[in-house]
Amino acid sequence: MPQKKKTKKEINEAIQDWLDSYSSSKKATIKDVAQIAGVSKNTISRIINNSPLVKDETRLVVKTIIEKIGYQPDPQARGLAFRHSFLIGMLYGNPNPHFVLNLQQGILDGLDDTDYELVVRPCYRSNPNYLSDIQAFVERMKLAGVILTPSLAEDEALAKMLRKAGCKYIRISPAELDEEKNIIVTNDRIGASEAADYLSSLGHTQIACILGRSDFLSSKERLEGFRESLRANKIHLPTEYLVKGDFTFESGTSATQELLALPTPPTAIFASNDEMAAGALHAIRLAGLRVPEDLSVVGYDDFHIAVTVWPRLTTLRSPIHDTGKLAVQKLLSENPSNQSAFPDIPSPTLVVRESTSPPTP
Amino acid sequence: MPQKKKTKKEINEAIQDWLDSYSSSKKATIKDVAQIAGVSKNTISRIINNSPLVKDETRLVVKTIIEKIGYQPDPQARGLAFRHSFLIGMLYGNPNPHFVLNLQQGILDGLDDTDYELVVRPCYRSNPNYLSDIQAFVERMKLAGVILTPSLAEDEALAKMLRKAGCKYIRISPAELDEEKNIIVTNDRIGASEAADYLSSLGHTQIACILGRSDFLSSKERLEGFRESLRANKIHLPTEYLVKGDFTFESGTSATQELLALPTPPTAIFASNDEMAAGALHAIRLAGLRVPEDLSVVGYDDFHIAVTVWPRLTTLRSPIHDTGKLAVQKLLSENPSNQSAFPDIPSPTLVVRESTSPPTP
DNA sequence: CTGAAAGCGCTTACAG
DNA sequence: CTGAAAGCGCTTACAG
Repeated sequence: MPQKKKTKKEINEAIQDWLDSYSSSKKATIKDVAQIAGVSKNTISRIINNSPLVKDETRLVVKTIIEKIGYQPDPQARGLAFRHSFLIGMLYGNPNPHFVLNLQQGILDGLDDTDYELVVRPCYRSNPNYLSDIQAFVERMKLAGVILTPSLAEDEALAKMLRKAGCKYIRISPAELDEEKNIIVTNDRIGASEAADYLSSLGHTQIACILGRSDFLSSKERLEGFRESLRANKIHLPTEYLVKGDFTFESGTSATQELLALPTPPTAIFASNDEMAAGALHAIRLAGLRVPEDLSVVGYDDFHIAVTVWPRLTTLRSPIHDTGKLAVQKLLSENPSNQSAFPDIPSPTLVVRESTSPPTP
Repeated sequence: MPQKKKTKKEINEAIQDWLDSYSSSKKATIKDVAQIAGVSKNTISRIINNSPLVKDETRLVVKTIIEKIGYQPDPQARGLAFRHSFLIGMLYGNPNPHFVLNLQQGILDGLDDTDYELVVRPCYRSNPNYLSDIQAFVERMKLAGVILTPSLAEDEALAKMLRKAGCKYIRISPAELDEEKNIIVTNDRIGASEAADYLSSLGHTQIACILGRSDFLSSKERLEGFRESLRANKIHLPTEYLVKGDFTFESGTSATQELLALPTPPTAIFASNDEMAAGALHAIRLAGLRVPEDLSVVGYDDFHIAVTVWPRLTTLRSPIHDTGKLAVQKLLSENPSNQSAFPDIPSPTLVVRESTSPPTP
């Protein structure tokens, strides 16, 4: 189309013309930008996609035009041409709203200033069509990638299906169950061992642990970290001090009641999450005992509940938000295996509040 | 293309051929379906879009083919042709994860078996580019519609912008601030008046109210409902019994401390949400008083916190999940003004637990 | 009730 | 460094 290069003045006039005639009614397309700039659509496309094969001057002129007429490339059209969408998916099954929303926020923050948007989808492993539903979803939407939260992230069959479907994914998991480029490890084991280290540093030697749901790897990892710490601190762990829970408040209550009924009850309890720690507090109060005077309690997660119970919980805070953000960066990176570009997520940090103290002699 | 109608046998062979050659590698397109069926793409398109202009027999044959080869229409291609995407947006600013996730779940359930998916986006009114950011988002994504949660839903400027941009929207709000077709009203006023009715039915006559954030309409509506009930029950409401809060635990605590310092403290407190009610419990415990013996407390929302505090909260439960689901149905309906098709959302229900009792004489 | 052609707004070889 | 043409997978008038 362009017989000769347009002058700056001609371009400004073209912009003005466009603004006068269209603006309010119709959105600008790549064609509009091309015509105003006096170049082909190819060139505009190259600029949108940061191709180096464009003269700097041309790039500058075009960018100004784009800015002025408020052109936004159509993600659907780009997606159609690219054979994938500009959507990434968050697949979640985790029942805790704080976890899900924190992660979601981190993902959204990671998506800021990218061309991608987030579509969310709860998934239930118990659903008989679980795998094929997700596959249909991923293929229909031509997702650029998906982020898997615990405990979906721990499902090897899911990961395998995604690989076969050619869909990139990031698993967020407490254990290293995939290649570096496909996973972000959350260090639950380290967090739990810190919890136990802290209790032992306070002088406790009778420390019990309330386990989480057995179908969550985090339960296993937290227990492992707890065990490692006790071993390192030469603290004996009677099997009665390990009691089952399922991450709910109620299970924390009943588990604690079991512990209190023991011939030698513990002087400290590490609950695998805050929810159960709150339940523990409840059981202890019902038993007429005081926290932390009679019994110290440590939770895990530092979710909101940790500060709304009394006493407020000593607990471990995971960088969930940052995990989500990192997951996006890794997912959208061309070189996700590059270790140095993606540092490990920091370990959980201990937050000390009023639910712990040295044991009363 | 089709010289003469294909026989059933020919079609079955065509299906088999397709499955043999493609299946694993490439996804089926409308062209594949058309070729196998021996009809034009137009016909397939009509069937996808439920056009009545297709012979029943043709429709049946094509549907079987679609089923067998697992064809899924490409939402991006459809979107491009339709000039809108098959995405709806949830715009949220509400800081409570339980509310957001409940609503999100309701919306997702409403989206089941439709052609649409959900993309989520947190919005902060405090952001100076708040409006233009949303506008850019909505236009770029060519959203089929958006759902607005409190307190975004209360922003008239937002609604106006969306109307101008030609983007359908549903506001979820405690007050009727838009045309029937654009809003779902949550009846907070009724809920609050039930709370007060209940306290008065227990015999309380000294009832205080902790207000919520003044930039949320729900605060105003809940207060209004509270007032109406007291008036109806001929209970005097001293101005000191109305104290400010901001929906947080801490504000519930300090508001309650104000109330307890009064020459004549109330015998019952209605907090505008559970969070503040939990804070009230905390303040009361710190003051050495007991709930409900010395003071009854009622919350609002029935979020998880209501059952993790002690005593558990008497509170009001809103049908948030159903609200989200209804919002989708209204948004996607061709005739959203049809009152009868979209019944009002039921009023909140009172959930009685251990935080309330008759006043001790 | 059905089909051929053009178009939605992009990108991708290919050619220069 | 730049452009003309074809194509991504659909739908929409239009014609029959």
